[in-house]
Amino acid sequence: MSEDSSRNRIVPVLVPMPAERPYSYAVPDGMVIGPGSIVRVPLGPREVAGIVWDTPTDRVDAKKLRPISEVFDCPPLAEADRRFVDWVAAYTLSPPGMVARMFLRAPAAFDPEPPLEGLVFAGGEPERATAARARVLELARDGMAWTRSGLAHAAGVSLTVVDGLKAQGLFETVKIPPPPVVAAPDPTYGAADLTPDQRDAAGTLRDKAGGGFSVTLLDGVTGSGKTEVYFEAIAAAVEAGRQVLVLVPEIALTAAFLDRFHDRFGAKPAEWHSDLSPRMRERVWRQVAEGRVRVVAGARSALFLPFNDLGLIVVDEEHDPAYKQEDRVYYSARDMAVVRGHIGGFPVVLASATPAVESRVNADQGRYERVMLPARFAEAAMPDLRAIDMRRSPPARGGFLSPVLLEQVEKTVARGEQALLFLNRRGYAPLTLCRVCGHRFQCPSCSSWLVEHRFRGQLVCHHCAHTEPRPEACPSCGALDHLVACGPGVERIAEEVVGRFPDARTIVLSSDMLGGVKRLRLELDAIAKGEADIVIGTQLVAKGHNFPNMTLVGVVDADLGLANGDPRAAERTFQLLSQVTGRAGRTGRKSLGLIQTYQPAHPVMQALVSGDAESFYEREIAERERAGLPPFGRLAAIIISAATRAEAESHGRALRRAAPAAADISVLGPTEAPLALVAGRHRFRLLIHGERRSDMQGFVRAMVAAAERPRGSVRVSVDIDPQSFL
DNA sequence: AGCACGCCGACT
DNA sequence: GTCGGCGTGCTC
Repeated sequence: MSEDSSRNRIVPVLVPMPAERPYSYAVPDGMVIGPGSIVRVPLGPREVAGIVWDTPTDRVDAKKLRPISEVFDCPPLAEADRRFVDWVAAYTLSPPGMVARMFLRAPAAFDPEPPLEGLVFAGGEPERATAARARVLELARDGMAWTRSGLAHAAGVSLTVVDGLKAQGLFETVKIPPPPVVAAPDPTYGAADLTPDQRDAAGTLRDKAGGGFSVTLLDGVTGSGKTEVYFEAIAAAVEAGRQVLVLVPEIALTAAFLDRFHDRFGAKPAEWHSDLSPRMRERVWRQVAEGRVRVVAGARSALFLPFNDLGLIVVDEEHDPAYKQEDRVYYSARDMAVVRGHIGGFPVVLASATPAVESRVNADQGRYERVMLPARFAEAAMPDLRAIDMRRSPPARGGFLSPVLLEQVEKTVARGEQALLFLNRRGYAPLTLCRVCGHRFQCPSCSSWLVEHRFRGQLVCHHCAHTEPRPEACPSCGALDHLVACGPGVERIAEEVVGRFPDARTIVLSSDMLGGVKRLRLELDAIAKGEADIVIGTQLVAKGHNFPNMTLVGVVDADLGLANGDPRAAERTFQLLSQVTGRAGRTGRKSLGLIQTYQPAHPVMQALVSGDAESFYEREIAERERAGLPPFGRLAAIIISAATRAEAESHGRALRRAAPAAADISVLGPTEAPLALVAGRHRFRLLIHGERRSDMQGFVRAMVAAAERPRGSVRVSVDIDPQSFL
């Protein structure tokens, strides 16, 4: 701020829209700002929040210059966060303004939290002494400041009692600083009793936590105590006075994690995810920026919270596909966490029982350190895993569960233990057709079948918002009562289970459950307490829950994820099935995992059953290397969507023609996307395949720049390092 | 990403 | 004759 403040200064400001560069604004006389300041600026007909930047901007003519309206009373965005925005924008080929926008997701938090009104007893007696009034005054006589509601609650009276006393002038009002969203974590609170293996691993992580940038892959089977181990790294960072971010996939369902954190640190971490109330959202954002919140547990978007002294990121279940964002800015939160650590000069811990192949290779090649936790601790034993060959033990007609699995469910329930049946498919049936004319129910705006949800009596598209009631008659031929459900979803498995075990307490869990996240958390709690015998669930039951009494896990259709042409299909299936079968036997009881498959010889099934993950990884890594796929080569995707198929295809061709010549990079497509039509938009994809050191960004940027600019309804998005091929 | 301006169908 | 559809173009 050494510039002459008497002259009009011009500063670059990143505004939350897809501009390639910051815009220039005039700084009014006397306004104190610097790089990172969060400001309100005029933008066209409205005002938006932007961030004062520090990279040069295009020269603009003075006529266009408009003044900054206001500097928010808010800590500026740290230098490291600004470099992070620039880096993510350059890497993902997104406009920097759109990345900055991710840091500005809590507009109300840019102004300080207003202090609360506190009541302090000012002396005197109430006009009429009632029992309720006496209780309030007894508490208030401590001389401390109470909030209205806090005092009423503590005294067990209604707010009107407090208000009445206040109206009589018995209280002075004072300002109370806004309370913290969470208490401070205490690193010494519940220090865990670690096994020698865990102690070694924790020691390594603690050492890292004291140093600069490093990446450690913490690799240990479910139940080996990874969480307890990385808690020690968190403790070290907290002791050192740094802030910590723990990324978890789908935090809305990880109440169990928060409880474990509380057991270790005597306080919960602040939560950050899309399900937070707006009020909580702004309080967390603000308190993270002010450094009052020390530890955040959050979904991928927490990576864009304005930490003022971030010193450690832990990415739990680092292999989880939920870390990949696939709209607007396409990014992998796991990879960007590593980048954030590199820029901030602090350690990053990636934890998983089934690491991503990329992470394994990075560890093998020495870019990441690998810390192994070989065994489940003390009393917890690995479940005995077996494949059920569905060709030899087929289900009864109309059913989906093999007699072998049903027998084990029966035994488990008879022993008073719990069984989990896993099927990664919501609803009752994925396809409904008419037995008379063959009509299939399809989404009017997507190229996908409608999924029957029998509990709701609806046909639902799983790719857009479309739903329709399930009719009695075929809309095509009018035949009554000849609609037939094809294939199973969790609801249909539940029907089979209830028919077979009418006395068992059966519960179905899936993400579309009525009552939302809150209800789900309650149900999961209830299951953990033993209030269900048989649980039927989609992948959300695989994530981060401890069901102490669960001794049987049955995978209804282990082949489900293997069918599509995705190069990661085998890896994904292995990870998901490892995770879900790992739900069994977490407290040492003998437990069993049964995997229904029509391909028992498939490497995924073999790896699961034999427990030999190592050979599976070796195969997958060798296959990736042979095909030049990540991390041995690089991929980028360009997704072209438009209102008509012809427009999308034609622009795809135009992009392809615009590809520069490069010996090390090839372009495949355009091909119609596997899900060709989503929400009424037709989609084509180009796949760009390069070598490990290829300049993918430069290549794609050149393509997009050289092609005619998209017209009409055509939209182009770029996905660097695509994870999904749909 | 918003938001306004700008040209063609069903209503007071 | 007006209200309103969303195509296209701009925002320092």
